[in-house]
Amino acid sequence: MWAEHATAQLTAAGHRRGGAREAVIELLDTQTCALTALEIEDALRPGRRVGRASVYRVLDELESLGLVSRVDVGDGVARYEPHGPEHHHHLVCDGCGRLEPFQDDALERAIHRLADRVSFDVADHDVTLHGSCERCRADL
Amino acid sequence: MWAEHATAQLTAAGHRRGGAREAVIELLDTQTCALTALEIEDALRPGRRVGRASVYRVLDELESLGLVSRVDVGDGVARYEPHGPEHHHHLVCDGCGRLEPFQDDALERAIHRLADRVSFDVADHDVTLHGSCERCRADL
DNA sequence: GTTCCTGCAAAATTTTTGCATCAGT
DNA sequence: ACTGATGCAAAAATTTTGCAGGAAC
Repeated sequence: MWAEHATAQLTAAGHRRGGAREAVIELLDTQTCALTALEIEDALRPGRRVGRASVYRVLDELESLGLVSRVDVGDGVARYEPHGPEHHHHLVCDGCGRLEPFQDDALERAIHRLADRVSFDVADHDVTLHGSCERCRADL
Repeated sequence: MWAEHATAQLTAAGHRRGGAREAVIELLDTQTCALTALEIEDALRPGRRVGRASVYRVLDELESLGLVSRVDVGDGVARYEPHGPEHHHHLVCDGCGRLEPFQDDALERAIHRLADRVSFDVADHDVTLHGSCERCRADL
């Protein structure tokens, strides 16, 4: 569903269809949370051989059209996920790096109210909660 | 004030005092918003010569003690700022990269309520609003 | 005096760019 | 055919690691 939308938007923006692009879009469409560029490259390796540079180029295009969100949870690697109406944020375990999505309407309302009050024209937002997941807390 | 606190915490954690560490702490203490490691290195160059590696090492130590926050606004470079009671988040201009801090109590309340409901033990959080600053909006 | 800290240089990692070739329109 | 898209390799940028000398305790 998102994949079709993304492909349509790319066509509308004057891009041709290409194998690498379709492969990346298709992969992202099956994911529920954010992937790094290297994870995408690895996941795509078994099937079609997709160059690393193409992964980055496709992600850039998608991001500049607002079709994917770049999420940076603080470990120095960029992650990407489909940007659609079902909007989520991230819990990050600082111990093991585990990433878990969450949603919260009250948080969204607070952010939208805030966005109207600032000088910037706010287009998007990210919220990251850092902490320890259940497993890491038990290990301590 | 934060500098003293940070130095005390480091001592309490068994670290010795050292020139590079003091220089980084002193610099961070004068800043109101986040700096990248390279900005810190450059800012320190005129006075004491501080090795790049030391900057990263000091920032790591400070971060693991919770004395600085690592902020990743989505441009691929890590930024660091003192972590104190006066807590702020960031507006990022996707056009020019400008970074501006903001505070919002309603947002903090929403996050704290949320933090109690999730499975992770939440220790910290980041909020980043992306958009266009006034200048970039005018340029379009 | 011992151990940690520091600076330099080299390595590792992630991301970007150049270029020849291939594919979509 | 024309032009954008792709893969490979090389470059760039950022961060980490190794090590010898120096500083703190």
